[in-house]
Amino acid sequence: MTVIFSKKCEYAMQAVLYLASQEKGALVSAEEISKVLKIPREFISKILQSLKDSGLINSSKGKSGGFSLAKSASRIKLIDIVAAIDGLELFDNCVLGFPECSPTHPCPVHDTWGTLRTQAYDMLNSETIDKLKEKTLHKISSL
Amino acid sequence: MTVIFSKKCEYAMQAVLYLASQEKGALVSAEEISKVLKIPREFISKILQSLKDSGLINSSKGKSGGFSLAKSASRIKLIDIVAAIDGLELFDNCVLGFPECSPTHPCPVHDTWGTLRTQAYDMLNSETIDKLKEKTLHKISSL
DNA sequence: TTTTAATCGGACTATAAAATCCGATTTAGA
DNA sequence: TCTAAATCGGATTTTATAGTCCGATTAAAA
Repeated sequence: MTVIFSKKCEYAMQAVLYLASQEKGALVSAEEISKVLKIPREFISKILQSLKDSGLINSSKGKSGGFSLAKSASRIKLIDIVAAIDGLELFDNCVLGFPECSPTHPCPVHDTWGTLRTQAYDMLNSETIDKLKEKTLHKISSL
Repeated sequence: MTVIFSKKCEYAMQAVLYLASQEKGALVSAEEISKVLKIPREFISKILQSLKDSGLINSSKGKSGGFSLAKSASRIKLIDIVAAIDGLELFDNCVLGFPECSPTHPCPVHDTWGTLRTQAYDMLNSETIDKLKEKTLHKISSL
């Protein structure tokens, strides 16, 4: 099997996109996110907690509590979520798994893969989640 | 953490590239591959066995036995190794982990990510390992 | 013919990721 | 003030990946 982002990270991106697609400032419970996105309740709960720890979202405790974005959706990028959950080693590590893959000791596909990796990074780094709101709502309605 | 290819697959690609960089038809032992590429002996041994099962390499048993490519290096592509070890789901699955991500039910980054994915696939599918021989030898000499 | 060095196969262990359990705490509202 | 519904925290379980152990078999060479 093969993975780009961990399940944790995938779910985190889904959840933050979902929060961004709600009324601004609305509080959404882990329970609701779990149901809508079909993510195990206790698992998404933990993920939301760690997103909160890294400052991307806020939480409020107690009855009618829940989660909301910590800042404007136009200031949150997908790469922020990846950085918070999986870290950015993906964009450093050699795709063939060679140690110390670098311009001075390049692996056989260093240059060609490097281009792709940069494009992927740029995509995640330019896409702010407010721009994805409509598409998110559309996708969610089909789940 | 984040992974593109499994360790098994990374090691498999390294090993096949190593075989391709040897004298044509030369038998290389698991022991040698383990030492040169710094891969745990028993682990690479298992990987070589499964590469053999999928027909990418040959083996010969007994003293002075070992492994060699099953066909010309100009007819082996990196994607063949990925397909044999990790499978190609990577190129189907949604990067955000949404179920049934497709043109009719696209995830919020379906199109933009799709382009990148296609490029990655094309790269692995066009790169035959004979073209990587020189670069492989160079990289290995630095390990 | 015996030794040696290799693949082969199957069971096993270790570690990390994914998912769950449950009790404590908080807070709005009945 | 009490209860219901939520976050929070920590321990636990499950599952997959990574890696190991070891004995059987094969075949070249001493």
